[in-house]
This record gives sequence, C-alpha cells and structure tokens, in this order.
Amino acid sequence: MAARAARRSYEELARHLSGIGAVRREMARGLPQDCPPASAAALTLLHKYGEMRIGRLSELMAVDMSVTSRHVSHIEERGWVERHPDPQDGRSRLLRLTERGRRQLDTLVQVTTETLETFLHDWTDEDIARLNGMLERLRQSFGDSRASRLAHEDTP
Amino acid sequence: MAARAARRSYEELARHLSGIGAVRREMARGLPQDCPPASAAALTLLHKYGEMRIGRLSELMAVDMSVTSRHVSHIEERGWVERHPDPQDGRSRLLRLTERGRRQLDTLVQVTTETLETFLHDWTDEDIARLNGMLERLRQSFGDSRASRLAHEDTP
DNA sequence: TATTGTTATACTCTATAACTATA
DNA sequence: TATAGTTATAGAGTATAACAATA
Repeated sequence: MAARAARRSYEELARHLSGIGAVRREMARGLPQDCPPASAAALTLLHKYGEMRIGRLSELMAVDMSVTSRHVSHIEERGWVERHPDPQDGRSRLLRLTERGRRQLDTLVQVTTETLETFLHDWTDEDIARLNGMLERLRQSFGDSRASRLAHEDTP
Repeated sequence: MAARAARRSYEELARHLSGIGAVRREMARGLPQDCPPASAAALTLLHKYGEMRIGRLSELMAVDMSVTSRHVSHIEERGWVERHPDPQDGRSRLLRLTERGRRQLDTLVQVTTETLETFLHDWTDEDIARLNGMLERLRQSFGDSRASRLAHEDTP
C-alpha cells in the first residue's frame, strides 16, 4: 500500500517536473535579448565559483562539453568572459568574467529578482528557503547518480 | 535586511530552476525513442483530464497553440490519440486517447517510476509529497499570474 | 469581426561523432 | 594513447506571423 502511494507520488512528480518548463520560460522572457538562459546560467556560475575551465563549467551545467563550448563562445563574443591560458595544462584555457560581464550579471540579477518578486509575491522568505532546499536536494540526488552513471559507463 | 535576504534567496532559486534542466534531461533519457517529453506530457494530460480541445491542452502545457498542434500531430501519427468532431464548435476537434495511447501511457508510467525510484531511493514518501506540494504551488503562482498577464495584454 | 487551429520560419538547447592539439 | 576542447550535424522545443475555416 505504501508502495502504491509512492508510485502515485512519482507520477505526480513527473508531471510537475514537466510543468516547471512553464516557469523557466516565464523567467526567460525577462532576460535581455542577447542573453539567453544558457548564457545567463554560465555567467552566474562563473561568478559564483570563479575562474574555471570549460570542462568544469560543463559539469556544473550538467551538459556535454560541446554544448558548453558554444555557450562560452556566445558570451565571449559579447565580451562578458575572456579565455586565459591555463598554466597547468596547455589544452585548456581558464574562463574569467570581465568587468562588462559583471555588469551584465548585475542586470541579470535585477531582472530575475523582479520576475520572482512579481510571481512569488505571496511567498514568505521561509517558503522560498524551503523550496530552495528541496530543489538543492533534488539536484544532488540526480547529479550524484548521474556522475556515477557516467563514471561507470564502461562497466554497466 | 529581510529584503536583502529574500533577494539572495531569489538568486538561489533562479539558479536552481535553471539546474532542474539536468533533472528533466535525465528523465527524458528513459523515454521510448519515438515518445519525446512533450508527447509524454500531452498523453499524461489527456489521461488525467480526459477528452479536450487543442486550446485547452495548450493552456495545460502553458505553450502556444501552434506548439501543441505539432505535438498532437506527432502523437496522432502514432495512433495514440484520435481527433473527433466537436459538436459544440465546428472549428475545433476533441482529442481522445486511444487504446494504443493508453498502453503507451502504461509504459511511460513504468519508465518514469523506475527512473525516479533509482534517483530518489533515499527520499521518503513524505519528502516527495512535500516537494510535490511546493512544485504545485510554484506552478500555480506562475500560472495564475501568466494567465492574467495574457488576459490583459491589450491593456498593459 | 473574432476565434480555433495549422503551417512556415527562425531561434535556443542539446547530444553524438569526427577532428585538433596537448598530455 | 588518453584527454580537453571545437565544430558539424541532427533533433526536440518553442514563439511569431501569416493563413484557413468557422463562429
């Protein structure tokens, strides 16, 4: 019986995860025209975690390196990041936020905050903190398993 | 001070919403080859809410009707839904799940459940129920505001 | 005239595979 | 040989605009 109840919760969760797309699209609408969601995510992560290589950024975004490479090209073309030589490894370069990138990030923080203030006006700080906690855990549950899956791809 | 703390939570939430993409992609990996996430979502909604028109399905998926039209074509080509005349309105047709569609849905429920069991093995039923509750509320907060925004698009 | 749906077009995001350069 | 990154290609999802048919 407990198993059947859990199974129903899983179906509901799958539906909600699918529905989150609407939330993400709404967030995307507020972004500057030349800064799509993936660019915004890359800038945010470079700010939060500091200078890093493409491979590291790929892990943080949980996408293939080829995808990250394109995103980085986009934000580099706009002068938001620079690629510097990696003294540790000649194959890599280190991504570093520029001053312009930091200003762009200020804009991003502002518009995302405004959007969330609008839509979540009746949420308390505690509500939001709780949601953040659950999403953080969800990400970890998937991220950790995903990492071990990728690591053991040769020996399934 | 409370405002500043809330602002920081908003930034965190924006980051998490972006990160949910990884979860959705992982869910998508388990789906049958010819049933992409949008098709699965459409079938799920048709099962949950029953026979409906394209416009209603568009609202539930929170995407433009042109998008839904394509998704419905995809699942109709595979025999998972049928379009029946709408006695109420000659411009519309009613979408109805077929027997094959119901069998496809059984498969979908099975694979999504298996995926979630794998990744969320250390979550209790209560954890999942709490997450479902917060996601439901999040969807509503965005959905309701979005609906009123669309309704008042002429008078901004 | 207004609404329901469809189609054409374009853009974003993503993965796979083939390739280059360095370790 | 193996790894870091790039590029080419293809597929999914989406929105806008132009269109057809019906209300």
